[in-house]
Amino acid sequence: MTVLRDDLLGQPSETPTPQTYPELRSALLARYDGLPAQLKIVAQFLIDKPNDAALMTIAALSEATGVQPSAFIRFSKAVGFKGFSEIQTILRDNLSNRQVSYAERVTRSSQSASLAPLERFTQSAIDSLSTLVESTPPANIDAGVKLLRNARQIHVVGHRRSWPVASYFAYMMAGFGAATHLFSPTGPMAEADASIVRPGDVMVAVSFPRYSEETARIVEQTAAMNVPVIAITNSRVAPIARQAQIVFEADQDEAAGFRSLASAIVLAQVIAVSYGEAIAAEASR
Amino acid sequence: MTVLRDDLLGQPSETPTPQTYPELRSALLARYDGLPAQLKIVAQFLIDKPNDAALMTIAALSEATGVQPSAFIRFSKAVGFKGFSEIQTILRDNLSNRQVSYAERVTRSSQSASLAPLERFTQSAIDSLSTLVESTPPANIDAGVKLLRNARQIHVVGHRRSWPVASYFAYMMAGFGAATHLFSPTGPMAEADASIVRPGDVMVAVSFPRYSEETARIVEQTAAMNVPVIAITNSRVAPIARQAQIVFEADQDEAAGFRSLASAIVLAQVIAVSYGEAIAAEASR
DNA sequence: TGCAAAGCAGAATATTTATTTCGTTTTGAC
DNA sequence: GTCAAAACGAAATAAATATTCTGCTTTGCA
Repeated sequence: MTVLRDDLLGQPSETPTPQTYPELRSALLARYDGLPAQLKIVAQFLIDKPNDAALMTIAALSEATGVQPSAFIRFSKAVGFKGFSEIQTILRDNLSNRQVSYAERVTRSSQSASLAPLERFTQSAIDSLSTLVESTPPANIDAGVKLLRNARQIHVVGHRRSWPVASYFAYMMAGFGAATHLFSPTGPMAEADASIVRPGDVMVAVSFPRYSEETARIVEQTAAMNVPVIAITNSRVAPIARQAQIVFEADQDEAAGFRSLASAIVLAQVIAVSYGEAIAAEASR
Repeated sequence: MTVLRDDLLGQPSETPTPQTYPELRSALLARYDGLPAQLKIVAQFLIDKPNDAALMTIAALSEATGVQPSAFIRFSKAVGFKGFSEIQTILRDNLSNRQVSYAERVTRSSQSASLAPLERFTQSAIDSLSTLVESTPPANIDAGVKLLRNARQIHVVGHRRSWPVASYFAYMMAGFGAATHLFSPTGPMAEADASIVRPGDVMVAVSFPRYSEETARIVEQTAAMNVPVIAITNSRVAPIARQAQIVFEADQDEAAGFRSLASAIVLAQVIAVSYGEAIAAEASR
């Protein structure tokens, strides 16, 4: 009986199997010289084009590299994995630049209810802040600032969970000398208030699930007057986003049923400070 | 024989089937309102998290959204595709030439002279959140929760920049059924209000530089009545920290003269949710 | 040059994943 | 309320993709 050669390649006592892309990359670089010819080609492709490899099937990779599919499996086992799919999981996690894949997080977060709230919410907030940077085009901020600078008056509305964001934004804008009006947080007065909006004004609306109907109504009324609306919300298809000229997304990674306002607060700050810097630059000219 | 209903949804005469992600996105936004409930959920996920959807299988998407796999196929045909795979191809093409990652963006723009406010404040917020985890002992949270649970009534005060934090905390506590009273944000009424504080109550005070004198005065008055004070502030030696039983530090990494409220907001959330979990655990016992 | 060990290609198989089918439930018009 | 059309969920099926298996080829050493 011959020894099962291939199985020997992944000695369990070796370096621990990489779990993240940086680990994988250095593991490949370290072992590259000792690999046989075909596997060198595989390693090189994974090092050079990890993002392409993340999205391709083994068949496609085989065609792109001229290496047979089975070689990819041999390669994976040689580096300590059970199969090529495990490598691809790492590549994909890296591509979506998250610590772990989305699917894993969904299942994991349901298990780790025991993790302390402090860690849970902090991590969740950090994740959503990272997303904020990626999903906010600078042009959007510029366009928002331009609208705000040309406004006769700036109205700000936000209820319930969105109230802290709205009031913070209004506070900062007022601090920069902008003519700012903040809608009262609650009560039947809100609707009547909308009558003070005039053409030439700008409306800044903050709304997160569960979306306040009052906010939606005020936005609808102002949009009907051709008053431009800047929306700070969690989704392009949120109620207020439809009527908005400019939509800022602050998606809120949900942790244990509670979403963090951190990204929304930071977003409000960024918009306000950008406004402040713009008028300061103008003043010094 | 009944008509094959589903097949009718993708009329060939309609708008041409999208080929690129921007086209797909606007097509989805345009058709969103007319879609049935489950398909709306699918559309929203594709609009909000296209990069996640690009890497997930239909089964994973199904779990993440709570929508059955077959609905994804129905959706794809309704929008004019042959199957979901075609949509995913578009998403993947888009992902492979997407903008640079967050980390690259920060490092790159920190080299250039003018670091955009978005990157500045986000990085600053992330830093202070990391600090928050390290500097907040779990025992502190437990002690705070215990005080809150024994309170006859919970008063919350915070002015100016601290107002969003105070109002958010009060909002969440009220949501958990706590008897909560939030001091009005401004005006000469504030001082008079302090008279409604009674022994057996708890005061939660939020104060950051420049420290509001009104907040300090209210805290002083309530502390004199032997009403315990929980302080959310930036330093152990902040004015309100001296009289507080429990001090939570949310140190605010300063970026260009503007401090982020992110860590304070998350801290408020953590305290409130810990309270909520505590009373939920008690109720189920 | 001979021989064993390792590497390899291609086909067969197993597994995962997408799609279809069909009975049930919901929705909306009358 | 009643009925028909549409939407939905669950399971069955089809398609794709990954992995294993086999025999052949190359490599390296004596």
